[in-house]
Amino acid sequence: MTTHRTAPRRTQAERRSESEDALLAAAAELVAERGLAGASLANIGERAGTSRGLPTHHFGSKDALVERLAKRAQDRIQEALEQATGAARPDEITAVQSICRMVDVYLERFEHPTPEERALLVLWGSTFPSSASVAIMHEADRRSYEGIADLVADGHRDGSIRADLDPEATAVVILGTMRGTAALLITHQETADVRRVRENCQRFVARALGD
Amino acid sequence: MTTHRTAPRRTQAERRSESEDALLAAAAELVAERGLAGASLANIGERAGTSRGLPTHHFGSKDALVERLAKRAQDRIQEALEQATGAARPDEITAVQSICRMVDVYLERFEHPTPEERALLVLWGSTFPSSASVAIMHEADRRSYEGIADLVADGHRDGSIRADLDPEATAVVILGTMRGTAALLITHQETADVRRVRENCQRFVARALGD
Amino acid sequence: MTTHRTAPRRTQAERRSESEDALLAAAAELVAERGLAGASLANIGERAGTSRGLPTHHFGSKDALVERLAKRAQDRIQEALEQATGAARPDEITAVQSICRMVDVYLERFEHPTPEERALLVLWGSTFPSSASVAIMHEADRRSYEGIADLVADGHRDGSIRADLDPEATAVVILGTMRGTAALLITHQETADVRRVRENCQRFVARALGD
Amino acid sequence: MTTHRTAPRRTQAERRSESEDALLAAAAELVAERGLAGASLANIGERAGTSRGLPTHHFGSKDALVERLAKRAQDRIQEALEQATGAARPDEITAVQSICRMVDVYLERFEHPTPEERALLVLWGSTFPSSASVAIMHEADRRSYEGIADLVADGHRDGSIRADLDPEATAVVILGTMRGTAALLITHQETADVRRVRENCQRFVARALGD
DNA sequence: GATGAATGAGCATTCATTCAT
DNA sequence: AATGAATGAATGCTCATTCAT
Repeated sequence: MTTHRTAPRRTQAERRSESEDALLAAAAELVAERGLAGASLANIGERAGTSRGLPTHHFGSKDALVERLAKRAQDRIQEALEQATGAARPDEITAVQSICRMVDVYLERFEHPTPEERALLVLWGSTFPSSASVAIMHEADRRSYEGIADLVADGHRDGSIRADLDPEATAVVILGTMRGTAALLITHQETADVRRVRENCQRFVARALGD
Repeated sequence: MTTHRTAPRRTQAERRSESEDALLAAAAELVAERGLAGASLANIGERAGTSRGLPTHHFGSKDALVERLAKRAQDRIQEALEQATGAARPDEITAVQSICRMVDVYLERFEHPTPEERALLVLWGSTFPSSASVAIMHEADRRSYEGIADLVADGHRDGSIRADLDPEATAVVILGTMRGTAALLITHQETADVRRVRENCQRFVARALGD
Repeated sequence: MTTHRTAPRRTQAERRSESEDALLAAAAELVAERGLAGASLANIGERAGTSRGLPTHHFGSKDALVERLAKRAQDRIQEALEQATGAARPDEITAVQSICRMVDVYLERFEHPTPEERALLVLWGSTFPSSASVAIMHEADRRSYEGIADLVADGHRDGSIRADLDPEATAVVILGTMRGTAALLITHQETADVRRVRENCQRFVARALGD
Repeated sequence: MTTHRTAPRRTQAERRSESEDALLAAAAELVAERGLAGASLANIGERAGTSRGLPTHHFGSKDALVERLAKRAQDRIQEALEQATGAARPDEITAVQSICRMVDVYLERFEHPTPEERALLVLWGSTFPSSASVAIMHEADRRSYEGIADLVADGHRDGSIRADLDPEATAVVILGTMRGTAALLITHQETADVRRVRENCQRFVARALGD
């Protein structure tokens, strides 16, 4: 005896997608607040306003959920960075400018970070142990600094980056600077002047790379 | 009939001190390997070659043990840094040189880091969540970048650091660079050329600060 | 191909309720045997024929389980007392008779006490320390002697209780007599003649109150 | 090279006795506050101002310490009761008067109970479980109500107690009244008027026994 | 697709007891 | 006589996971 409710008839796929969004948002919050170990599946389910069992049901395991969360957060931040860096044509902007803009956009996000952005940094921190899980983070890190290494090599070609800086090694330093500074910003919000740190980081990197 | 066993005659204080060393060493290893949450007191006791209950008995709580571990690791690395930086008279060496030496000594330790040094970085990573414990880490961070800020101010006075860099903000960037680069080094040992990263970081910072 | 297994088809609610019954019964037994501190959640789970983890999972904490146990035992004994006391119309029975019947029904239960009844007495005993938990017991005690105080006041009105007995204070003495005598009965079963104690208690109270 | 300190030279026996007093006093406090299970040997040693290991060293085991505590508390209260009851010659005072005085002296102690007196009641409460330890308590209970039974028998002879009350059974009821009322007094200090309860209990027992 | 009951391993911590000093 | 280091069992509790509904 199915009544003909026309409006809120969502397909199963839609419901699934909504659940997933809610779960990932809740997971981001809890990871940002309590860390990876402190965020339990039951808590995630509860905060998402669903059942305690849904996270496992939906993602299969905690590892899978975390991987999903990491992937989405990476993709979003990556997209923001590329949008900022890649907006201009390579012939209109030097490599140094590209890198500086990338660093700036990255730190800008940590002035008022979303739970997802914070969670990403927390996930990075949880890869420091040698037997770290979160496999996807490691891979993404490498892609990140390889991308930066390409930019540094571009800088050698366009002459905006001094030749004595090795692309690969410098890329690690640049990524380290971004991540490390961002981490200090979120952990020392009360004493560090975020805006000024961002500006100084900008000058710091520009000068370090430039001739 | 007292036999003259000289060897295993230890006072209570000696026994206690030996236990503490063994426990802290085991804790450093396990934290470096599995992270803060992954290092259980029982495992620490076992790896130290004592009973599973000793860590709690000795330190009172996991938090206290971790604080103790963090403090010792900080003190040791701090000592190494000061020894490198403070060896020369301030009038023989510029502030930029001081900072560069500090960065270099720091990264040098992460070429072949001891478990304790790795553990310290892992503990730093575990302060990223907003409700993070390890209170001692936060305090030490601040002291670290305040010390660096003083060096930057010195650099303004001796003219080795360009005037447009704010001491406080630049200190955060420098500490972030050190920490972030070290973290990437230990997590990407297999692909990153540690030695070359160190050298490039050196040049990177020297140029960034210098005029 | 749905087979028509009628028997073991239980709803979640039924499963939950059955578990709860089994856990509370096991808890009553163990508290009666070993006391509050001696009854561990693991033992309760085992004796209930479930897992060691179920008690915590089901009730959330030991305190909550104990509260639940106390509440159920109180309710049952309260119901028995009220049934005995309130059966007759107030105009057919004097207040003294009401109280005597209550005392008698109470002691009667301790001739062959169920684990639950014993557990209730054990829980009472565990409220004697000044920092005692079991908050629910304290509250129930007060309601009990306030109920008795009302009966004593009734007795003043109907003339069956002598006027020189203060309702509140006498209620404490009556409840103390019931509880204390019951406690001695269960701890001295082998030497005390339960039946005779009950009869004497009856006469004792009747005479104490009556004029 | 012993200096001749004359004054505070205590024999080992004296030191031992002082330690014992301090330990038992601390034990009484902790049992009164936290119950038998809540009072740990280490806490007792600490509160006594000695070492954590002394309680075990001195008494051999927790059971032995508790037994010692129970014995001392019993002896002291017993002495107080006998002093009050036995002051008068049997031919100057009726048995009912003896019993009433005993009850009154007992309750009087719970107006402002010492830790030791509270501890004794707590220990009584911890004998309610069927597998209760504190063996000495059980024995002392029996001696107590047998003493009361003798008084009741005396009352039959001197005519002050009505003949329809069985000595043994009545003794259990009287002891139950004392203990139960005292227990309610210490657990409901804030709502029960101790003084008035004592007076009413007095009248209650006198009337219950008398003809 | 979703719920939540149930399991069992693992955790930090408490504690009586043993033993070397 | 006294101290306190060390042990190991036990406790309440958390949590990822499994499974019946």
